[in-house]
Amino acid sequence: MARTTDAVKILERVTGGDAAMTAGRAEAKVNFDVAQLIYDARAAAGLSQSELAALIGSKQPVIARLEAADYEGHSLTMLQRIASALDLRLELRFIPRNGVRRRKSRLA
Amino acid sequence: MARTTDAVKILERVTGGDAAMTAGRAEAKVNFDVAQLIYDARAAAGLSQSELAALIGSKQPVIARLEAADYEGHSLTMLQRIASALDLRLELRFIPRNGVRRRKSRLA
DNA sequence: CCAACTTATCACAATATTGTTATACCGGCA
DNA sequence: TGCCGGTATAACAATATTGTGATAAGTTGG
Repeated sequence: MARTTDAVKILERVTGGDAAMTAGRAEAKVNFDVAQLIYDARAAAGLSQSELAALIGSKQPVIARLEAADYEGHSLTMLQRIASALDLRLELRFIPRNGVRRRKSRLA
Repeated sequence: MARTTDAVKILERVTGGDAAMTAGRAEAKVNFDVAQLIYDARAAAGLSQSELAALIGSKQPVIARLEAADYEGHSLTMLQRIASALDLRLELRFIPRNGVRRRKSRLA
């Protein structure tokens, strides 16, 4: 058998055994969030899609695509271009998933 | 003259007139941060580049590229793949830049 | 020294994202 | 109605990112 590149085994070792199923869903949600993130930033700046496009050296249809909730092609470079144009800073973080309770959670 | 797609004028209107210069630098720093973000996450999970690559269905050289501080090709899809594999959640935010003080900042 | 493991780098094919133009749809307004 | 601004969609070219295999260098342990 493969020595260290057996994905299933590694997954179990790292996550406890059920991370594989969460993969697909998370991506869909992030795409949706990103679309809204862009829309909100543009709206807050009071810009039209054409204006924002001009700011980042692009065209209006590109912004329309980015703001479509089902668009899956988001890239970091595009997000950075938008952030820079709007004088914002793009912040990225990996945060623990729910379900990995640390210590006791005092529910009641 | 162009009606609404004059980038310079829009920039001045949105940012106050000096955002164009901050664009390039911010991107370089974000790339560096992302490289470290990936490295930290992988190290925290106790995985080798080969193991992480296997988890996301890729190969070791790809991870090496992503962790190189001067790599500029980071994509959201890749970050999401890594986050999912490590059972983490990718969080994205646009935050105001320093220098855009709102109201009075009570310094002293 | 040798073997195994990890990481780094190169080159090129394969795929994904962006660029660009054209056009359609909608709502507001004269 | 007709015009205008704003947004959405389509199609294809151009560019960027990933996939893949080969290989080198550094490290650790025998």
